[in-house]
Amino acid sequence: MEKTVRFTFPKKERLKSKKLFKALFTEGSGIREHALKLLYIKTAFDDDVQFKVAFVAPKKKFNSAVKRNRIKRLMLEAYRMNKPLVFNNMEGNFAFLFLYLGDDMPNLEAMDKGMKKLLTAFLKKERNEKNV
RNA sequence: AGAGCAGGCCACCUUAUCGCUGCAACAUUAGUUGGAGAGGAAAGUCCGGACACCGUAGUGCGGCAUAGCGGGUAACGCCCGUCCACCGAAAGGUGAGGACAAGUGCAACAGAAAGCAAGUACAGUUCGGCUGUAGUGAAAUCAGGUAAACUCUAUGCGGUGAAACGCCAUGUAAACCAACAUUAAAGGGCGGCACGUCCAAGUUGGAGGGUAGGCGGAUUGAGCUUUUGGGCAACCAGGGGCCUAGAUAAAUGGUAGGGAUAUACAGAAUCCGGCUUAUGGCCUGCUUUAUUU
Repeated sequence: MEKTVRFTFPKKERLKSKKLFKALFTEGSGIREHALKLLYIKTAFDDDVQFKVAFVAPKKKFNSAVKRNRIKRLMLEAYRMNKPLVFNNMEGNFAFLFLYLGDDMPNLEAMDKGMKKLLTAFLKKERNEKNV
């Protein structure tokens, strides 16, 4: 029976390990969709979680902490609303890192659109690699 | 009403719903319910402390900071009161406001000359640039001004900084620690220098440092609020009441409706007291100008 995915984001699903962050930046695969970029890597977790996610807004572009917080929260919200897209269609464990590379402050609508495109692109890419 | 001065307050609210981080209760695996959840500057990291560790940090020199007087405070470079100086018509504001009767240095314009070299005019004269006057100037061989000039005086200051520090699990070596043994020099460490002081190899025992992880440190505190008394005030003393974020790649957000519309600067990271800077709005008091009565 397929377990129902709710629009939640508990602490467990947050990426915390410094090692994984390092690995993501050095050897993670990347997909860019306009202002959003996804870095991901296949891995395994000790606790029973399928994905671990982190959100990053670069300090170089947004030096105000309030703005960085805002961007991260918007990304989280967009990811949370689109979770079923990956949870219901994907096998395996992944670590995700979402980067915001735009120059302007985004709004939720744009973020949601970008997130949908990005996740769809990710699914496509992974399936192709599996089939090859 | 205009212009200005001083001080205080607030920081969109609310309902529903989807989420996030602690806490409490119930379940004691999953979870459910309840309640709490950024600031006046959380910022800059500029001062002062608490706390922690560092070879107990001693002495001298050096260095840095402060500077009327009195008070407040855990402490301060902060605050309050007051004198003086300056600015302003006033309300009010500003303040590197100790000392030039120790030494050294500096000084625009004017002037012969503002300290080592020169000497104007007139008069006196013991013929010595010796005396007086004039003239320039704030000041003239007699001192004065200047210490956001060196300097002197008084007072204070050990260093590092929560990535500190303590503990747990993992755990490899000659590097860590303790005890014993033991010593001469070189060398090295300890805040800049000097004095001073500490350190090596061996044996035995314990297990350190580094790396990644977890827990503590960590939120009850020089706390908030109310009241009485003291004080011009800063503030102090007593009584009552309250518990008010605690994350760790780092919680406090999204959507919809309503309040007519719009929502400044900005995000806790060990904790306090200040200062400075950024910034939307409201209120109070005072000064002054003009008009009306």
